[in-house]
Amino acid sequence: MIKMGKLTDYGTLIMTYLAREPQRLHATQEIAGAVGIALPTATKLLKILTKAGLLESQRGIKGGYLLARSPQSITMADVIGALEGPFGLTDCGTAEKPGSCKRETACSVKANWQRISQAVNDALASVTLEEMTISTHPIVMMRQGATTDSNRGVTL
Amino acid sequence: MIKMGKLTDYGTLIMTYLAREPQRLHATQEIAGAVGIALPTATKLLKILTKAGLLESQRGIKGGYLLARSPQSITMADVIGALEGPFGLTDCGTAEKPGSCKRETACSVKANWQRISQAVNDALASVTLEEMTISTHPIVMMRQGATTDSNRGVTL
DNA sequence: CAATATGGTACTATAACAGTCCACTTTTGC
DNA sequence: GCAAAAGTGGACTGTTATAGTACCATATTG
Repeated sequence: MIKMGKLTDYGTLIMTYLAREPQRLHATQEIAGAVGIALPTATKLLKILTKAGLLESQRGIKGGYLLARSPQSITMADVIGALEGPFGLTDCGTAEKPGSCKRETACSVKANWQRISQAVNDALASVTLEEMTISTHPIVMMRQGATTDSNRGVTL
Repeated sequence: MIKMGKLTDYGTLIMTYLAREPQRLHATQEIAGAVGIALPTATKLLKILTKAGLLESQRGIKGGYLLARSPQSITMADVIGALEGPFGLTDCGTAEKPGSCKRETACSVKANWQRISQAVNDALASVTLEEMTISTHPIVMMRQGATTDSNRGVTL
C-alpha cells in the first residue's frame, strides 16, 4: 500500500552494513560491493546520509564513511526520513489546500491522518539500526488480530 | 518520508463521508461535491473501492454507492490497501531479487523490514472508518506484542 | 604534486500518477 | 418501449517524481 523507493532500501542496507563495524572507515567502493549496488548509486546515497547527519565522512585518500552516532541511537525513522524527506501521507497533512479542505468533515479526517502518521512514525522510530543487524532480535511485532474481521493478509 | 498518493487521500475522504450515513445511497455527483473533488476523479475512485469490495453499488437512475460493511469493521488498512495496492516497502519484501540479496547481511535486514512493515500495517489496521468520522477520538496504537485490549502502546 | 577519496551539482531516461474522456450497461419513470 | 440518469469498463494523455549517471571541484595522504 505505502510505497518506498528503492534508494531508501539501499540506504537501509548501507546503514546496516556500517552498523556492523561502527568504528572503522568504509570506502564507497567497499560499501557498494558489500551491499551489491552500483558505485554511483552508493556515492549518491552516502552523500545524502552524510548531509543528513547520520554519517561522518573523511576525505582524501584513505577516506571513507562511518556512523555519526551509535547504532543504538539511530532509528529507522532517521534513515527513512533522511532518504524520503519529510513525512507527508498526503498534502493535507503538510500544507493547507484551500479547495480540498473546505468542510469540517475533511478537517476531522485530517486530524486523524496526523495521528495515523504519528503511529507510523513511532513504529519506525522504535527500531534501531542495531536491531536491524540482528536477525532474531527481540522486537516482537505480533500479529494482533486487531480491530476487525477484515484483516486481509497484507504483504508488508 | 513515506508518501501516499492524492487519490488515496481523496478515497479516504469519500469513505469517511459515506461512513456518516451508511444506509443511504449516495450518487457520485453528490459525493464529488461534498468531498470537493472533480466528478471524473470521484467516479474513478468509487469504481476502485467498489471493485475492492469496500462499497456496494446500485445502477440505474436513483443509483449510487454505500458502504459494503459497517464503519466499525472497515479499517484504514482496507482503504489504503484498496487504493495503493499491496504494500511493498521495497522489492525486497515482495519478490526475490537475485542481485541485491546475495548476502545473509541483506537477508537479516529483510526479515526486519517485514517486521517493520507489519508494525505499520497494524497501525493502519487499528483505525476504523468510524473513528475517522470522530474528531476527538483517542486512537491508541498497540505495539510490541500487545493484543487487542492490553495496549501499553503509543497513545496518539 | 600526484593519486585517491569525498562533495556538489546537473542532467536524462524511465516509470508512475492524476486526471479525463468515451462507449456500454442497467434501472427508473413517463 | 423509450428516454433520461446513473454506474462499468477500459483506454488515453500530460505531468511529475524517481533512479541512475556523469562531471568537476575539493580535500587528504605520502
